[in-house]
Amino acid sequence: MATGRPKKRYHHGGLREALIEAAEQELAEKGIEGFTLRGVAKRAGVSHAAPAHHFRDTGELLTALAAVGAQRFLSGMTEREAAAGDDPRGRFVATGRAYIEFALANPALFELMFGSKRPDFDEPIYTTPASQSFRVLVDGIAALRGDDPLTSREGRAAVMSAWSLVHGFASLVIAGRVRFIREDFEADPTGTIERLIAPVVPRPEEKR
Amino acid sequence: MATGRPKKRYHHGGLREALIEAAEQELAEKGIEGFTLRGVAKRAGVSHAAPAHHFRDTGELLTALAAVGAQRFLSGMTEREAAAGDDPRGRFVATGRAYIEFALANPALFELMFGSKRPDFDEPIYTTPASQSFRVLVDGIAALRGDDPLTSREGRAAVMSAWSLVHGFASLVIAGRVRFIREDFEADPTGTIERLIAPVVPRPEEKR
DNA sequence: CCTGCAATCTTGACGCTGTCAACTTGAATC
DNA sequence: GATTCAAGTTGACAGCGTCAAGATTGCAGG
Repeated sequence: MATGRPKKRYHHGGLREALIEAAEQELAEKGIEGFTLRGVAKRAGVSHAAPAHHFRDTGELLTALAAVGAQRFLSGMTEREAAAGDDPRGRFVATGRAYIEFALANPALFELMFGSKRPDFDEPIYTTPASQSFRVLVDGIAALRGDDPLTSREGRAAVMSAWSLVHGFASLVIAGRVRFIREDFEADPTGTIERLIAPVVPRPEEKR
Repeated sequence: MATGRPKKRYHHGGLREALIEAAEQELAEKGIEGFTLRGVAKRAGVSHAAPAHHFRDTGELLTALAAVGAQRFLSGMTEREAAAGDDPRGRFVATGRAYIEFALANPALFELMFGSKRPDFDEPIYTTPASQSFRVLVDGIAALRGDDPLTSREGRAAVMSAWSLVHGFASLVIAGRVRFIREDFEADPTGTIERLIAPVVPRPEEKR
């Protein structure tokens, strides 16, 4: 019989990535408030102090995890936007829908990215994809308005209204505070999102 | 000199209330992620195990604290609404503003009430004021629409749009993710809120 | 008054947590 | 082949929530 499977190597090989994966599982199962570094180490099959050789402390691991989430978040929005065609309104609605669907598909990760203070959100690995996501939002509004929204109070308020709407919806649904709309959403996700965000992106015939 | 100040009584007297007060301080200073039961006990000047005689565990103390927050939240909205006069739109905007101002004035408490899983949100002490707040929202929309919004998908979406908008705004500002709008807000809170929520409560002349 | 009891608070212990220090392993470089 | 150093291990520490047992006190019934 040849070499047994490489189960008990002393050196892991790709422990850093394995820890991030394990951390995502731990976060998804326990939530941010039940998240434990020792639990992550156990999932990765490694001793409790091993993570210290790859992450200074728990916050640094959570920063890396938040960055992974931000990257996935950005990808989801840009892919949906590209698939939506040329109509500015259709593209914008698609990104809003991607925002909500990411949040509902990755609730704990979403919480980590927007509701926790443990990661360091000033780290470039996080700020880079996060800023790009913000750019997607601003550009979408710009295409609808025909100007740079950040240069006027009205424009900034328009950006903020749209962002607040999808973000608030995602947060409230995740928090489990709005069962009445969750039913509508599961029965008809597209229509529900359309009705939800209609106030901030009026249909063409309703404009003016 | 008469009795020295009653500093070292063995029995506290009103420890339960004192613990809730201390818990609010602890929460405000450390945030939900740094909140510690032993820290609360220390603030109240009692031993680390004293709280157990008034709250089964930390979650029960946090439930009581969330209930206090929900009550204060409700009071702020109803007071503002009453002070706003008779115009349905003015009343509704006032409640929205009260929502946002409560969140910004009590960020950690707001996080506890909407972003944490540690309190038991099914406890009547919490659900009672929370349901009343929801009622304020629904009644406000009803006055604007002239029907019961909960009976139609469009109505429910309208409720959800308004709630999501103010909730998302508060969450994002608290999370520190939108410095650009915070400046606008501090320079002109009323106008900023007006512009923000304008999409969901159009001015009369813009209606129809 | 005073006696006993139950409520309230303290002390001490347990297992779990994150982090640090010291040691071991093994792979790559000279 | 010896050495070195990154990547693992074990063990320790203080702080955490919670439980059990003992100390103190207010109070009700004699």
